[in-house]
Amino acid sequence: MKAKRPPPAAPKARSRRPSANAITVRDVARAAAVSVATVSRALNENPSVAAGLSRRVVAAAARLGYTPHAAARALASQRTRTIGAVIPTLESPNFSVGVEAMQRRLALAGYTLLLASSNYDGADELRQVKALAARGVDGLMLVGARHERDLFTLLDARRIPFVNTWTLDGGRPCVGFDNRAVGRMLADYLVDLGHTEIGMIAQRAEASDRSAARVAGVREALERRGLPLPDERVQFIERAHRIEEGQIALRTLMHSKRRPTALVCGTDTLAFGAMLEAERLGISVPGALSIAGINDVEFAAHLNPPLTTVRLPADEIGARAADYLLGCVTGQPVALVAQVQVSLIVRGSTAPPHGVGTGRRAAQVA
Amino acid sequence: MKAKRPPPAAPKARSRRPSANAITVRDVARAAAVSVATVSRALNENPSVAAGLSRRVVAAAARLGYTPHAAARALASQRTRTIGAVIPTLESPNFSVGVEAMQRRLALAGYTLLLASSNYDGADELRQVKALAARGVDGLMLVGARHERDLFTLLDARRIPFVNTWTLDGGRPCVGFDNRAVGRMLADYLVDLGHTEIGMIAQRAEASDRSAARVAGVREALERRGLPLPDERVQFIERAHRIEEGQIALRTLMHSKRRPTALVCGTDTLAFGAMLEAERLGISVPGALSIAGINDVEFAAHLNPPLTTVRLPADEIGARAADYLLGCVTGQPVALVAQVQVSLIVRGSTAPPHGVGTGRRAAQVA
DNA sequence: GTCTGCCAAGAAACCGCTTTCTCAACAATC
DNA sequence: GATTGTTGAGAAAGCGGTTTCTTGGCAGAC
Repeated sequence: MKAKRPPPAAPKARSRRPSANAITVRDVARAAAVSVATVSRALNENPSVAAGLSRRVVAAAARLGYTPHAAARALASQRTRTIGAVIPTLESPNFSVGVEAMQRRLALAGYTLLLASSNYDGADELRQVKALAARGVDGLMLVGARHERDLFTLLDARRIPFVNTWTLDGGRPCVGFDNRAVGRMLADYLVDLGHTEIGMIAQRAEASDRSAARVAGVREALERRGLPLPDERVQFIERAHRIEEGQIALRTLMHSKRRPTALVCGTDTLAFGAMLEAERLGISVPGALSIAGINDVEFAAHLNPPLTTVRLPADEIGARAADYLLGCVTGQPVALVAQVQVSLIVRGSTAPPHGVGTGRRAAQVA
Repeated sequence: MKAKRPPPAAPKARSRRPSANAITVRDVARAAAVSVATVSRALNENPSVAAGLSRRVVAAAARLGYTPHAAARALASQRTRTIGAVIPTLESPNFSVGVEAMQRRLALAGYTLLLASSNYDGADELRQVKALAARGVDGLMLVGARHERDLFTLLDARRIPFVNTWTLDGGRPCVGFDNRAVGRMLADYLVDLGHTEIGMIAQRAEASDRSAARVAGVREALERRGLPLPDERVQFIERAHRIEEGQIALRTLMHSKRRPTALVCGTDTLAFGAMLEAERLGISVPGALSIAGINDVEFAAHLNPPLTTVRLPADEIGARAADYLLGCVTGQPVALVAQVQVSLIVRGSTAPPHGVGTGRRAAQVA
């Protein structure tokens, strides 16, 4: 031991701060009688360390209960082993399930998830992304394809890989599905049943590009068949996907001059609200009004009548988003676009309009 | 361009790694014509910096678009400005809502949330906590009061403040409510209605100490009134709170010799399943069987009949857990125990047993 | 007028780990 | 046997901040 600070200095106790647990690479190095460089290499499985030595180091580390200091590691290696995610809200089962799956996958790979929510607000989203970028996340998951211009600038400048989810648009890395196609799928299905008067309850376009695409898809499919989707037939909700919003929207829709005979709802929750309100208004579903949702949440199959909907595999989206980002980070080749399968789940809440075809009752539960 | 590797040493290009964006304190210091120490102090609002100078530094930092490097900061200051949370699963709206509220609160304070889930497994939980501790979280939120012994050891050793949530037990910092009291509240309510044969559907005790406490609470209230809660009257589900689990449990319960006339379910989702199955079996609710849930999720009020339940303010729990931990971190005085209000929400799914009292119909929706 | 005290700002140590650079040891080649 | 090539391991230089220690400058006291 030599004097550390010649100027005036006495031997000095240790370090300036107590520093909770003090087992560092240096301790491990001493215990294994090697240099810190070797400890680092051994613990990171650098092949240039002889097998025997490596084992000795690992053993010493285990014996001391050594845990590498993440911040120090991040600083030295310029990698945080951390992935960020910014979602609109955890209150939608859609996203919470996706995040859950993502976190699981990340944990398996030794990565940690930093989570933030934007509340469907672009400026908020940008703010959260900035915060996560400052934290040095190695990758980032976003929802949707439309984001503030500055967001992309930032991510590009910092070379932070990211992936858009729940969408296939935007010409950027993404894992999801074609929201327009979901809209078309439902519209086509309803038109095929014989409906010509179709309405929608959806989230505003400003808040969700996915919702906008679904509306566009419905409109496209209808127009292709020579059917219009007049603006008054599309009810927009404010922000949250609540049952009550569905109720309000349905009321408005059914009070309009030209009532729809079929309704596409942006989420199952809204569809539930619509069904409740229809019942309250004495409108039979699917007799007088067919209602379809999107998401296939757990309760959808158990409503009365069971809800026709589109199944979106949120867990798969989360898991594959994790895979994509982990691939980027570890330099493995990854597909820029991952499409997940959506499927129309036909249940009892939809049927041909009045008198058309057989007046069939509630379909079987999936 | 200069030679890249001059063994002895030439002025050296810059740094060894490209390092994405390279604006550091040093750059700011140069721009403001002060030392890095001053920059650090100014940016951290250290009062020992003259106001004018401080303003100059802040301006320079803004002009350069400087963002402090979180890892470097963490390493130097031994604080990550990061809070961890380990919850059983994000798939329960209960927890996802709580986490959402927590994250919001943390973001406001400039903190970031590290999220992990344990899947109701103690060993998994410990693993996740270790990972978060290694990441240097400044504080940690846990769910429930029962955790692996090593978990507490670890947290104590590293001096990481933590808070148990959704509980009041354990003699440790917590924000939540008395789960036993919730059980008692429901049991008392049902007994007061005239029920004597009460059953339960709940999560296994190993998976959830909250559930165990609620069962204990029901048992306690019953025994106090001289009513037993025989083991066969308590149906345990496997892990997940799914509708289907509620259905299965109800079937078993109603096939037993002594059918209950009232049922307490661990969550509204289970209650929903129980109601569905009751309907399928031709058991009228609440006519032949009263059913109550816990949580008061959104759909509870809209079931048929509307579900009697106990409202648990998940968002408040999340927000107050954040407050507690932020308080710890910033050295503010904080209450070790924060109790949130739960309330019995009486709706139509419960009524006096057969013939007792008035056969009153569905109560008003809250 | 010189000495002492105080304060703001700077120099430099240090946080704990990764990684470059360097070198000693040993094997292979001539 | 001397020379060259490998290679495994160590010394040390950072990574980008924070914080201690130190000092220059200036006001008040003697």
